[in-house]
Amino acid sequence: MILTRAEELCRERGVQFTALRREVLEAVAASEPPPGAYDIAERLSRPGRRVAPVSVYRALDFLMELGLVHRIASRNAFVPCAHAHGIGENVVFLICRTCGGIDETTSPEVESGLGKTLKRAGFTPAHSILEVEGDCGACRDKARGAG
Amino acid sequence: MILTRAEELCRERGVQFTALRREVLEAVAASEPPPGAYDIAERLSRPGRRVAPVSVYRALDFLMELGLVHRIASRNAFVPCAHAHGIGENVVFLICRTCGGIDETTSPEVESGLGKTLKRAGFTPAHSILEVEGDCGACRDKARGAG
DNA sequence: CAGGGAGTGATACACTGTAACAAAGCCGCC
DNA sequence: GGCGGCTTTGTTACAGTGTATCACTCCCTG
Repeated sequence: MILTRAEELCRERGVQFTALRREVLEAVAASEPPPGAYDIAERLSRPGRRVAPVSVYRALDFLMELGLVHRIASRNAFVPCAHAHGIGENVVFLICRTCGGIDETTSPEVESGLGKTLKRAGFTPAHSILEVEGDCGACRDKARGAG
Repeated sequence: MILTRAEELCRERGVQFTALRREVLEAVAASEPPPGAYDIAERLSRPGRRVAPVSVYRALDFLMELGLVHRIASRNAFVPCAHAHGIGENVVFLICRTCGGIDETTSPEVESGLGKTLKRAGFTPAHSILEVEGDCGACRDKARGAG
């Protein structure tokens, strides 16, 4: 469970896992398809309690710093990190253009291939994003059934 | 020269390479670091002639359709396509966090590695973006000289 | 209790991108 | 040449995304 992981991480580092941060993380984990910051703000707001987008952004920055949440650059959306991998590790995002779902995977092949390419180019990487848009297996099967 | 390529491409396809589209392409090619849409609009505007951002976006969409310009998702910036490659072909963008320059390269290794990974995940790709942030050779050398 | 740092609230604003409709230019055709 | 239809551009307005700034609260420490 990602909440447990979050608690542990914060304890290790001596930083606070506040109520707001928890709620934002829960919202990211519970929303389908992956929400934008404003979606999260709306979800957490109720009559009598308004959560401003700026607060959500701060919580998201915090959670991204810890590697608990990723930002999808091509969608301006946020996804919970599906793995317990280290920060900065390379992941591949699979974005289904039909259902809007975003899956996360890793790829040693890509990692090593990219390493070679960067070396060849004389480029020292700090971090990278790899986002693939297409059709997930489930949606493809559905389409085949219908067509 | 990218302008020549643009003219040929447009002639082949029977679409218009208008003055505005040419100017936008020139602005993208001439701006360093890669400009945003609003930068381009400002650059093309003069007293007596205002180019609205929406016009720039339309021209950029056109140019991207032809594969003459790429969009850098992590920067909201646009770069001229450095290669004469086909549309949809995978490229790697190398974004220098020091000078802001963006280089473009291709990587057969990444391509084949990614193919395997997607197959394993049961995902059918339509297109993908791969952007690496780090330090380019030139900036690294400069830093070494200074440090 | 005083002082300080982290976190949050609130407002305002900058930046990015799109919708909708009007005006202008281009092209084929009669 | 003039008409009709299409593409392109202009214009305005607006939706969506993200940041700066300052005030306030809370909690911890001394």
